[in-house]
Amino acid sequence: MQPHYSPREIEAQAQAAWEAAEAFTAKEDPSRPKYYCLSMFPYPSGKLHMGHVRNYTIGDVLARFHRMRGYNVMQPMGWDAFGLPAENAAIASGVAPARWTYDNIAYMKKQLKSLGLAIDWKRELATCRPEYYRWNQWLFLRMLEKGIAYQKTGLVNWDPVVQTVLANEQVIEGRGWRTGALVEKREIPMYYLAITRYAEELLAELDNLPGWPEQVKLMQKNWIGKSHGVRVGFPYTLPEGGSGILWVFTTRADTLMGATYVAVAAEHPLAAFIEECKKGGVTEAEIATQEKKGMPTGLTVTHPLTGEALPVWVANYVLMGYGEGAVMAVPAHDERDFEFAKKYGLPIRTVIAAPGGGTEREAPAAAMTEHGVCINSGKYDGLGFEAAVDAIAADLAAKGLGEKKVTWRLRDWAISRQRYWGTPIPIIHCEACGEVPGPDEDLPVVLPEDLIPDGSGNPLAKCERFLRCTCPRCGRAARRETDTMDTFVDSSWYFLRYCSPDAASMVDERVDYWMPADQYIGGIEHAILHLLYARFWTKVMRDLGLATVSEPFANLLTQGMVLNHIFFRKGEKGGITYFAPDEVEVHRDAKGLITGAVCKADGQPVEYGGIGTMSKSKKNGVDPQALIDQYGADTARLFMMFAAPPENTLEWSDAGVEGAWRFLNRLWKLVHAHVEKGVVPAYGGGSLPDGLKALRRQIHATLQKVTDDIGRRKTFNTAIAAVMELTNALGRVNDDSPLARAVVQEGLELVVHMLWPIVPHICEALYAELRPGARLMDATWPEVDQDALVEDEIDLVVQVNGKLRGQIRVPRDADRAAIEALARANPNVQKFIDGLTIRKVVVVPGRLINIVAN
RNA sequence: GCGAAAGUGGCGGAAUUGGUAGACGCACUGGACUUAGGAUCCAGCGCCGCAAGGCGUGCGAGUUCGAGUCUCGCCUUUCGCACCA
Repeated sequence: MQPHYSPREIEAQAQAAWEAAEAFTAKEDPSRPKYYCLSMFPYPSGKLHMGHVRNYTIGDVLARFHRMRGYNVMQPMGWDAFGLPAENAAIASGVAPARWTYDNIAYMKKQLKSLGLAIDWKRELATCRPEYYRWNQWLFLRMLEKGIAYQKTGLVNWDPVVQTVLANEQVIEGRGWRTGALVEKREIPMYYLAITRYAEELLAELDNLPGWPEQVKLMQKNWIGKSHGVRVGFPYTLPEGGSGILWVFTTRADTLMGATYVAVAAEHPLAAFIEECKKGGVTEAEIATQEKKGMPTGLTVTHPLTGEALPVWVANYVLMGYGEGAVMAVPAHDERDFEFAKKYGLPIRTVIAAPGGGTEREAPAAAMTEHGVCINSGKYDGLGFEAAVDAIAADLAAKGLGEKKVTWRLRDWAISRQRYWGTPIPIIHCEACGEVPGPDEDLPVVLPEDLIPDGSGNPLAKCERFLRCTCPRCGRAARRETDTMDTFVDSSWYFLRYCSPDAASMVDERVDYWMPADQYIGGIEHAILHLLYARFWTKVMRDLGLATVSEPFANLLTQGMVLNHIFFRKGEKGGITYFAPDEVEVHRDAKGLITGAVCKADGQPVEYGGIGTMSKSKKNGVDPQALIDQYGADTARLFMMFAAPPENTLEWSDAGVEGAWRFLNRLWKLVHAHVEKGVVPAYGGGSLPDGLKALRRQIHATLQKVTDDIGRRKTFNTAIAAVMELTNALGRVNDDSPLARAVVQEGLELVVHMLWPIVPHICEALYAELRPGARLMDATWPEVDQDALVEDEIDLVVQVNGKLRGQIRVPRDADRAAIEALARANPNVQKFIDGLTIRKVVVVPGRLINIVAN
C-alpha cells in the first residue's frame, strides 16, 4: 500500500471505476424503493462557485448514503441556461448568449465531474435547447386553452434613454444601471398565469409536507396571504354627471365608522396616472419604505353607513395589485393611514377602545391597531371584533354596498419578458385576427442563437427571419410575438423532465415511478418564488393528465450561503474598490479579532468590511477549482460538510481546509499502518477484555449516530465529528494481539463505510486495501450490533440545587433508592447539603439526580 | 415597511425530548522529533481566582428542582418581497 495519500491519483482511479461500472446510471425498478435526489440546477454563469460545491456535495452525500441503504437512487443534473447574465455578457464582450452559455456549460460540467458526484449524466438537460423549451411553449398553449394563461397589462421599469424595459435588478436607486436615467413605470400588455386559481390548494397542501422546514411553509403561507375581510362600496357622483361605486377591501370592517378618507392607487381608474407616482421602482419593498405621498383627487365618496362625504386621495402606499386597488383609510387604527393623515392634516377618529381603557383622546400619538371593543360607533358600540364585522357586513349587504370576502395576497404570475435569451412565447400577431395562439405543429418556435443584444431593446424585434410567419387563422402574413418567458418557467418542471429525458412527449409514465423527488436541496433564497411556481406548475400538469403527482418535493433542505471576509478601499469620489482576501494581509488583536488589513501589493491599509456572501462584485469569492487542484475533491467535500450544518451560513476558512486535509492524511496513515501488519478478518464474536469491549461499543455507537445524523437529522458535521473521535480512538490502540487487531479491522472497515458518502474516493481506495478486491460502490450500509452497545454500569451526575457537585457510577438497572443513597454518600455532595433540610430529590433515569435543599 | 430566520470561547461549531455548556475541528501556548519545519507526534486551552469556589450561551424580565433550549419585551445580523437566478 502507498504510504502517502495522493488524492490526484486515487480520485482519477475511483472516478474511472465508477464510470466503467456505470454505477450511477438509474433505471426504473419497481422491486426496490426509489430515492430521487434532486439538487437545484445551476445557472451556467462561467464556473462553479462554492455555493454549487456545497449544494451538490450535500446531494451527493444523501444519494450515496441511500444507495448503500439499498435504495434505487436517481441523481440527475442539468442547466438553468436562459437568463439575463448571458445578455449582459453579450453587451460587455459581443459574444452571442448561446455561445457563451454552451461554453460555460462545457467547462462547469468538467468541474462537476472532478467533484466525483454520483450523477446519472444520461439525464442531463439544458433549458435553452429547443427540445426542452418546446414543452414550455406547448404547455403554455394548453394553459391558454384552459384560461389559465391570459393577457392583461402590467407595470414595468422603463429606461427612457435606451427605450428598454429593465429588470428590478437593473434599477439602482431609481436609475437605469447603464444609463443612469431616472426610471419610469410603464404599463404594457403581458401574459399571466392564473396561479391564484390554485391559491387554496397551494395553501392547504402545505399541511401535507411534513418534510419541509416549518419556516419555509410559513413564508409560503404568508406569501399566499389568505385573508378574510369585507368588500365595502362607497357610492359617488362625478361632478360632470356619471356615478358609480368605489369598492375597497378591508380586514377591519369593525373600524368602518372611523374611516375619514378613501385612498386609491395611482393606477386606479378613478385616478389619472399621476405624474408624481410614475417615478420610482415597482418593487414592494420600495413602495413600502418610500415617503408616503399623495394628492387629493377633488372627488368625494359617500360613507355607506353614515352618508358622510369622504375625500378621495391618491396615495403611493396603495397597491393596485392587491384587493381592489383602493382602501378605506382609518387613521386611528392603521399605521400607514395614520402617518398619511398626519402629513396631510386629515381627521383621525378613534372607534376602537384602547386596551388600557382610555377612550376618546382627540389626538392619539400613534395608531392603535389591536382588536378591541367598538366605541364612537353608534349602534355598533360595545361590540367586539367578530360581532362588529358581522353586524357591519350584514348592514352593508342589506344596502347592496358590501359582503364578506376572502382575498389573497398572491398575484397571478406575469411571465412575459421583453428579452431575447428566453423561451419565445408562441403567439402570432395578425393585423386581421389579433393575437393568435401558434399551432402545435409550429413547435418548437425556435429562438435564433446567433443574435447579439446591445442593451437597447430586444434583438428579436429586428430579426425578420424570426418575426415573419403566417396567421394560422386567416393565412395572411403575420408577425411573431417577441417577448420571451420568465426563466422561472424553465425551472418549474425540469425535475419532471429528468424522469423521462428522452420522452417524445413532455413527460411519460416514468414520472409516476420517480416522482415526487424524495429530497430537494437548494438555497434558502428560493424558499418562496421558485418553490411556489414549481408546485403550481406540477399541479397544472397533473390537471392536464400528464402526471399523477400533486406535490413535487417530499423533503426540502434549504442550504445556507457561503460567506467570506470583505476588504475594500474608498476612492476619493466615493467609489469603492474591493480586494480579494488573498490580496491582503490581515491584522488581528490579542483576542484574534480583525482590526485592519493592508494590501500586499502596495502596503497601504484597506478597510475590513465584515463577512458577506461570496460575490464577484465584492471580490471575496474563492475558486473551488484552485481548492480541488491543490487538495483534491475529497478535502473540498469534507471541509464543506464539516464546517457547518447545511442550513447555516458557512464561513470560508483556509485553515479549516487544512484541518480537513490533515484528517484525511491521518486516516490514510492509520489504515496504512494497520494493513502493513497484515489484513485480518473483522471481529466476529467471542468475549473481549474491558478495553476492547469499550472500543467496540464506541465503534457501534458511532455507527448508530452516523446513521441517524446522515439519514434523519442531515447534520453531516456531527456525523464527521463522531467519525473523527472514533478514528482518534482507533489510532490510540497500542495492542497487536489478534483480538485487538480484529476489532480495529472492524472499526476501520466501518469508518470507510461511514465516510464513503462524504469522501468517496479515499474510502474506495482504503477499502480496497482493507479487503483486497472489494469495492464500496457495491457495499451496503453496515448494521449496528445492539449487543455491543450494552453497558453494565453508567455514570450519573449529582446536582445540589441544580448545580453540579459530583458524579456516581451505578449499575444500569439501579433503583431510585439505591441511586439516592449513593448520591448522598458522595463527600462533595455532603459538603453542600450539610446543615440544610432536603426538600425534594429529583431523579432523571439514566441522566442525573438533583437534591433540592435549603 | 412587511414576512422568515439567526445570535454559545480568539474562530467555525456541539449540546437531538427542559437535565454535566463548550464534543469535533481551527487558532494559540508548551514540549518531543529534527540539519530544518509552514511536516508529524504529545500535552494544555471559556472568564476571574493561589485555592476553595464564583461567573458564563446578544440585552432585560419571567416560568421551573433545573433554561443555550420554553414565555414576554428589546438590540443586532442575514434572507425574501413577485423582471437576478
